[in-house]
Amino acid sequence: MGNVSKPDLQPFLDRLKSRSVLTGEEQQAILDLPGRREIVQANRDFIALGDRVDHACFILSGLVGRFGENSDGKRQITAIYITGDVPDLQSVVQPAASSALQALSIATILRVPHIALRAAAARYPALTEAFWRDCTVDADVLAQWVVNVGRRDARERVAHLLCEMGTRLHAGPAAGEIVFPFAVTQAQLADATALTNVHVNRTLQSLRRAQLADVGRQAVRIPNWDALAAVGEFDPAYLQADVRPEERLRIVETV
Amino acid sequence: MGNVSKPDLQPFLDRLKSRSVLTGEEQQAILDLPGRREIVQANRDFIALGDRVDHACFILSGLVGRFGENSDGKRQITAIYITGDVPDLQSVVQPAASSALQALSIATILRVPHIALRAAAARYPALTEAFWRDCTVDADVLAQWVVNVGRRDARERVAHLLCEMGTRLHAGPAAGEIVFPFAVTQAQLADATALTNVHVNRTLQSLRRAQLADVGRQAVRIPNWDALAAVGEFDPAYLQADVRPEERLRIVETV
DNA sequence: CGCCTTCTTGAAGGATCTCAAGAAGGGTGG
DNA sequence: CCACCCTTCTTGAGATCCTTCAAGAAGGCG
Repeated sequence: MGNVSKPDLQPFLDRLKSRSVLTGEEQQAILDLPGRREIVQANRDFIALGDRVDHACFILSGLVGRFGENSDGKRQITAIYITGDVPDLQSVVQPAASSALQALSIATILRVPHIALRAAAARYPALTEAFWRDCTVDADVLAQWVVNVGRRDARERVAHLLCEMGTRLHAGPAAGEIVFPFAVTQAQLADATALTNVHVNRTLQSLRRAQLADVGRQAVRIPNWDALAAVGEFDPAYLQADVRPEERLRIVETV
Repeated sequence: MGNVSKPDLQPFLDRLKSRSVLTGEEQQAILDLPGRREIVQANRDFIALGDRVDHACFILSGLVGRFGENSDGKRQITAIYITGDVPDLQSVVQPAASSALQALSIATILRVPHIALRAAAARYPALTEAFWRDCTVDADVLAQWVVNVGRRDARERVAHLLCEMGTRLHAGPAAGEIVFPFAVTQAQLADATALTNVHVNRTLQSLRRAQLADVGRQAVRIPNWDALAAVGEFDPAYLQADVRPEERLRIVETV
């Protein structure tokens, strides 16, 4: 424990600050969180379904998927997490893992003990609030995924997912030509969109031919953002990615 | 404001207490929350997408759906809420409504000002914690819905939904023959399972013929719970409906 | 260079949708 | 209490999107 260099937690702090107002002291409390760093190979679970955990996993690099599964063994990715995300922040108040977490590509995580998170949250109520707020964004994304998987066809689904990841990785709304790193296999895209890998392959070809998106092995190129967003019916509002400074919230001490 | 009789908030308090430990004072703070009661007719929105709200809606009776929509106008229900639920509790920390809320059957709601909720949460950190914890259960349910809609066929999907609602309305795991009130139309079931009303109809007939579930206009009868749960691959763990007393959490002052 | 993963392509099958129309049910006013 | 209307349920037939199965090509890594 404790073998952390401070910059590790900066992306997470930035994420918090994009939606919540935090004092210098509170920010420092985040940066001072202890943790154990760990490298996870692609396709390896680092949290199993039902685990009773005593720490939360901060993603320092790489991509992580939250997995559900039906009894046929068909896997479903219910969320994709990137650098700065904490896929199981909710475990602070609910330690029984409700889904498995798996690295989609090689990833670095930081396991931060609940006890440290709780101490920080107890000392600074604004942190509790900020943690809770971040969890609600996660829930909003999940609700969007239900719509995506439930009410859109293959082309729209893939387009929507690409737009979501593009926006999140790009940190803010986009326009024109966009290129962003996104190292997932077509099989993983299939798990995320509830399609088969075969159909994802055909869908990606169709998007490529239509000059809408070129999904490579390591990165995605989107020649015309607006066109792809139109196909995917993508409206970035639910991501709360770019809350204007004057709209960032702080409830504690404003009552 | 304030025209509330206390018993209104008891179901919500019971829900909180099933997962969190609260002192007498904290419980009283919940029961003392002010609010404006309102009756909502079936199929009426009472929160619109994007609304900036200054209150949260407590469900006193009836069924409420959280709706998403694609641009074809195809609606998708992303969550169903029952008595004692607060579909937009997260609005306390994130006031921009991320989904529309609509009554599925005639419902009574209580609009409780954020300012009162924030005051209670600021005074009693254990309440913040309990609110946050309740929101995480919502997120777990959403993740299950992604799996349901994405990786199960029509029969399994409907079976899973019926089991979920049966468990929640019945307050705890079930066995043997179960009957519970559940006043939804087949079109609403279709919106929740991402099927068409026509196919829901055929699926319900098939479940009825197989003696698995009899879905009526006002209630559902499940002759053999275990059989239906097997079809729907239903595992109630994610609902956190029956956390054993010794596992209920209280973080504040335990650090 | 060789192996293993990932991508690609084809053909056939199936679950679900769409469209259309009629039957049943529940509520309301005369 | 009946007649009427509107919603909901039911049924049929054809269309379609996506899956399944299978096999070969391409790509990355030791």
